[in-house]
Amino acid sequence: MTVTLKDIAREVGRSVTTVSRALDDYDDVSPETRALVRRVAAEMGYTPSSLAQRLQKQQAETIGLILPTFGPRFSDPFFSEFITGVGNQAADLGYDLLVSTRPPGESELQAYRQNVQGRRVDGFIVVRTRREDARIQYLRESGFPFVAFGRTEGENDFPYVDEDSQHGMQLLAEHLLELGHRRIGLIAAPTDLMFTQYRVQGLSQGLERAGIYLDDRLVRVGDLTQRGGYTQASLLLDLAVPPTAIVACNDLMAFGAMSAAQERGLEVGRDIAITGFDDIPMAEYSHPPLTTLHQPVYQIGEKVCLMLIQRLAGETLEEEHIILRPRLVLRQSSGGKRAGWVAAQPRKEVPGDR
Amino acid sequence: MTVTLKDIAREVGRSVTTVSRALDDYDDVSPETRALVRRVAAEMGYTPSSLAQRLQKQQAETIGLILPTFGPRFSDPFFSEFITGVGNQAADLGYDLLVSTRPPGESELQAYRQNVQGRRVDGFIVVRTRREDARIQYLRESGFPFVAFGRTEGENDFPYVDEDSQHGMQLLAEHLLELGHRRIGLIAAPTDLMFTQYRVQGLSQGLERAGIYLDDRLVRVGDLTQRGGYTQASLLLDLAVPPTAIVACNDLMAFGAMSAAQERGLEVGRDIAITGFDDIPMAEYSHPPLTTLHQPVYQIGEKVCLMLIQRLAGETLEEEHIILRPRLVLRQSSGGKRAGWVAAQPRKEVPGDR
DNA sequence: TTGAAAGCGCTAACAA
DNA sequence: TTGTTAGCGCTTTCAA
Repeated sequence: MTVTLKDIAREVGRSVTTVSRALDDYDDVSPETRALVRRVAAEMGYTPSSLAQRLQKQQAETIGLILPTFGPRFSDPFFSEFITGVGNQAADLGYDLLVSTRPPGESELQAYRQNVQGRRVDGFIVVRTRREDARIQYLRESGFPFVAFGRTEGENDFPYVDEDSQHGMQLLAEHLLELGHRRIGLIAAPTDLMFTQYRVQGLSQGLERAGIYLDDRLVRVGDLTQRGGYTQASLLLDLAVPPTAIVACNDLMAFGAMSAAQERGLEVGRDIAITGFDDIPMAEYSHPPLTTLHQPVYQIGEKVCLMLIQRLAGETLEEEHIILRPRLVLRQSSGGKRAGWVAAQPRKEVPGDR
Repeated sequence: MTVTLKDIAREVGRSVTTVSRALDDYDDVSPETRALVRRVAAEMGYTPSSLAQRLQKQQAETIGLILPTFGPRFSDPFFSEFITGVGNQAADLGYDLLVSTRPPGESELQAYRQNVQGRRVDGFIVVRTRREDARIQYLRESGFPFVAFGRTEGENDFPYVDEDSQHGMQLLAEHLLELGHRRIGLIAAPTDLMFTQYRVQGLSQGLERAGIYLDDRLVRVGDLTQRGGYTQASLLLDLAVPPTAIVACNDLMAFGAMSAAQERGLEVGRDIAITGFDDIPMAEYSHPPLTTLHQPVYQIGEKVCLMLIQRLAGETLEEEHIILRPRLVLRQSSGGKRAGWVAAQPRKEVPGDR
């Protein structure tokens, strides 16, 4: 059925070894043999068995990506974009991409172990890092190569790319303060996520510079979905004295928050400011368009993948730790552009990417 | 470094074969040996090399999924959910999932060929089928196992799961007609996609029952992104006599269309009806919430994957062809629920799934 | 310039 | 009950 080196060898009357070397362009093969072998190989439609090659090389030529999910309706646009970046880079460099999704916890860790021990992948990309990250701990202990998108609370003596959430949130704080907001609500993300720390800190530091302190009663934790944002925002809005601005830790929750506000008859961007984080493509087209912090997800995916493959190849990285500054994208949901409300163009190009 | 059968064999003073069989629970191994082997294996932290097992079995135990994308900002929530369904099912059945993203065209086809010929995957899941689908043609010709999500224009003599878009659109047509709409715009999807045919046909048939004919000038083609929806809707809305309803072929384009309408000062659901297709989680939380057709994407992913693996195992499928009826989900964007507008709960549970 | 032999880690047919 | 042998498809010494 499938053509192997042996088949070609038989056909051209040479040994398997010679055929192998001819195809690999070794210089100790006579030009005639080489030509003959190549022609016959092409005719027979030969393609090497990657399985065999990999067994021999002791390399899976595959990188693993296990996405942490909650529930089956996992549909974070953030990650489709990330996967695309990782996958394209991997493909360019001749690597395969193995993708799984697991809820955080034991089954997730088990998936890591299986892939490591079964040598299915050569390295991992770890996303959505946690303060104490069992995945990272495991990978470090086992000395298995990985690159993270995000940091942890421990020693970050591994290669990573992260965004400077703290800085981003400070920009946002300034923006909201400038607009006159003093009573600011926050929909945080699960507290075990590392970026939650940075984002909450960033916001509170930004506010404190102006002598404003984050009010505990105005801080809620959402699960990063629209529904979560909706639920938590509803609680904030139903307070006796609700906040005049709600900062959500990601765009999806911000959308949920907008929905909750609108349901209560509020005009987002006028009666209340709502902001997100990530700048997923949707953010430009929500109603009103969402003020948020932009991250070049696709590029981060590419970069993280490149770093990993460089590590695998034994190259030293120019930069082990990369921290990107998110860019504040002002749109109508924060009211910062009230003047141009209706006329403003939500479809404006986002520069910097690509 | 890594423990192999040989290491265990040396340790317990038995042959590699015996160790292998002991671990695989063959019944021709003495209880003592079995116990010993298992204990030592556990102690040494043995995990079989999947590479070696696969080479021996001549099976990659991996299924391939190549997502067609346009441009780097590929972030269709539809597909994250689909991947999750496929991936979880695959994992449950002991298969790996190989994911790539390619723009439709030659490089895409090449990716298929590489994976087939290099025997990297045992089968493929093909999504977003086209009227004339080179991928499917190739896979059929090479006799390579695959299951499609969608049909094609040719002979559909392969296993597939598809939704009955035609039926869905007819439901939608009835709904819009009932609301009094007569001048209905359509933002279709790229015409080479198979589902576009069904959706356009379904809509026009549904309308024709009431003697209404789709006006060519009100039909535009979008690229399935928000931006595309925005652009095409803008053109429709700027006509001398714009439509009173716009039907988009997927949710993302519907969001873009809403954005265009709102920018023109229209209140979606009152001044104009806008509808989508897919019912991605966002649809519930857009402003206004989107009337759309629900597809159980996660379940479809699971099902398609299960069918493929059953095929690979040589089992016969109970059903080779599965066609699901999408469910019309009425929300405010079509104006069908005007009465309850502000009070309506966008967070209502979507039954049927899970 | 070519080929024989060994080995990557595993499974399976067969013999003992 | 156990071990020997062979082989999956490939690469890489090493000898001819």
